[in-house]
Amino acid sequence: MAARSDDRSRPAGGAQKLGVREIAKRVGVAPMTVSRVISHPELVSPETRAKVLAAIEEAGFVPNRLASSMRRSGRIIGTVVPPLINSGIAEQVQGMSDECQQRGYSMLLVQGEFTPEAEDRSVRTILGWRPAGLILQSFVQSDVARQLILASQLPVVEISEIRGRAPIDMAVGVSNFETARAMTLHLASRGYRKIGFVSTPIHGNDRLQQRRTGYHAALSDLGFSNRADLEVEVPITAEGGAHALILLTERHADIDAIFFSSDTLAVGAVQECHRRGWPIPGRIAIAGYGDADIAAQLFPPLTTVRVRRYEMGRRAAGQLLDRLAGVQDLPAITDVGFEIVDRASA
Amino acid sequence: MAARSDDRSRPAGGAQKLGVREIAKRVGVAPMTVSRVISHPELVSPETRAKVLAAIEEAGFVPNRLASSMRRSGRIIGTVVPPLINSGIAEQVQGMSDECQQRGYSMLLVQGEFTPEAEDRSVRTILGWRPAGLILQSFVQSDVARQLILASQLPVVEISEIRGRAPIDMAVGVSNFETARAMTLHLASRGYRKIGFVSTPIHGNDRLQQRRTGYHAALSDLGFSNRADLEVEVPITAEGGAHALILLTERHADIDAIFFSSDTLAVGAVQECHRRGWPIPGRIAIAGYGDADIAAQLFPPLTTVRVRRYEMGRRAAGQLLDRLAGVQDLPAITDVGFEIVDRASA
DNA sequence: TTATGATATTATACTAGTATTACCGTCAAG
DNA sequence: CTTGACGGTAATACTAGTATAATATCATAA
Repeated sequence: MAARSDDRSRPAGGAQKLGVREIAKRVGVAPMTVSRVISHPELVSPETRAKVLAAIEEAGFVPNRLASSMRRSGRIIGTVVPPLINSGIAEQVQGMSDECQQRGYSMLLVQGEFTPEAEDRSVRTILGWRPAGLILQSFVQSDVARQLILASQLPVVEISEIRGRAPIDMAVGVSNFETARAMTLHLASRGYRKIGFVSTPIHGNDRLQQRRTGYHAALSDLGFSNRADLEVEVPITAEGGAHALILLTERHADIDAIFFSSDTLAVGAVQECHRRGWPIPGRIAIAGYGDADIAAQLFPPLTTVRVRRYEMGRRAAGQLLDRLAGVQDLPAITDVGFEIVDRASA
Repeated sequence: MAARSDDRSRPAGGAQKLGVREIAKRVGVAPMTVSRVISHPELVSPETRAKVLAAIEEAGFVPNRLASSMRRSGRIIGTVVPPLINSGIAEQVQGMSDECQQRGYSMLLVQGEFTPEAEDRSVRTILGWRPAGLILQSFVQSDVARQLILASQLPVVEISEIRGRAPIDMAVGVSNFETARAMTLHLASRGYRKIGFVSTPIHGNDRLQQRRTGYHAALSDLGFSNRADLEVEVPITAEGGAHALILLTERHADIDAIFFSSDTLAVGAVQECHRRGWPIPGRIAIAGYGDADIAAQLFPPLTTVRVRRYEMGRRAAGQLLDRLAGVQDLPAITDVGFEIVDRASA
């Protein structure tokens, strides 16, 4: 720690602070030449380039991206992610990260909340770094934030519900409405007649709203009644899922299927069934959402909705970077599609 | 999309690009005054401040953090995370993110791999942004990368194994060695005599190395033999866990317990037992690592090692920011501790 | 031998916010 | 009535890399 006491002090006399100018001086060229070696090496003669690179290497010089980002557009993609890097969001981030990495961009991660003020703050923070583009992982509800984003003129990809809403710029995702509707219809096609719906807190989360709406739509299609007491909101934990199962089965002795808005919840519910010795789907059918790694391995294997989240993240970043690279005619809305994965639990 | 055709074009005649200078002009003060309103509002008279803030608000001006970071130290914390935002790393990131957010810092997330070259690249990328500090979530093995970090003089917190290694600067974490040793001893205390060890790929991952070493140490302590055929490496998936269970029980009909280096694996193994109708721990005892959300809810409840990952992330960021705030005498090594969570599965 | 072009390199100015220094007006003490 | 202090604001210069235009160098062609 003693060695760090001078962290904030200026380097002493001889040691010039490292920069293109210093490297240039050492090699005996102009700073601009060093800069070119860094960002446009093909414009520099091989001999000069070699000398400069050697000096850079020797000095351990890492170019300052802040400075370079001031003249040319910086190579950062800003992203706002919901709280709880949970429930598959992490996979999306992973996808984005991989794509960005590969194409020479960095990712600035700002965590958002589902409240307008927090959204506002997140967006401001991100814009402050003058990113080349934005990826938003949740619907922007705050008008101020929306306005700021529009005014920034930046390319934006939203990973969110793609149904019935004009994207700020581009959107990548699935129709949560359709996924939920499809799953509900699927359950009905299996003969289940009283289907519950369990989700994590819906307020402010447009994807969940759409899923619930899809569930409702399916019930209507089927001529089933929409009963609010067939729906429960719980925290996004296995315990939440177990709790919801208990609640719904106590309310309705004859409930025969439950559709959970997340595999995490469904897995929790399945464990509760095991505890009670209830056969699945004999006593009750369980369906999840997301096709998490565990879903296929679960006992019994979990019927769920597969949305390829990694792919979504990757596509989102890819499309953004394509736009930045000048690719024309990119689709405003990209539907990555989904699948009902029919397994033994329902 | 048409509205965006001018993304890269310069704003037309009248529209000056927004900056402190433009705001200053509109209000009729010097640019410096605007800057002060942004970063040191207390130094500006209330009337001037109000006028400037109004103008900023009205114009939708978001100060450029790149520019401000050039003179004063930028408020970014750089972090390198392992691939697979999986297995609890996400929780750590969440913790870091929360702490940074709260204290006015942004987080730059760079994904690293467990190879020296990739490490090198990640570290360079991060340092390029001239962060105020670094949080490393995996052991830095590349000498070059290490050298760069040291030369940068930045405060660094490593979230990693805290045993038997001098941290680059500070370290927060647990002794993976002790955790694994403790769990192995715990299993032995329950009467299990042939204890397998299953982990995700160990190569290049110091935490896993330490866990394995801890497992070995415990076996030696107990007078059990260290047999390589009691160990398996599998991918970090539930399927991997199931696969490992099959493999080990085929190799050793008399194996009576398996310690998995991750709850994900353990959960997969438990499902495989269900499929085979094997009672847990009657036929075989299962122990995990991490105390993931699902662990307590699993049927049967999973015996595991609790390491509070969110807390680790939070503490790591907190300590880094403390250092940046000038707090003296911060501990070089912070052990966040662990617990053996004794549940029914073993 | 000179003109032409291509290529390589340098000089200058620019990005946008801010530390620093200098300055001005106001008020209280001498 | 002057001096000093102080709160507030302005002017200047600085951060570090890079776009751009200008210049230098050399090879080839007329």
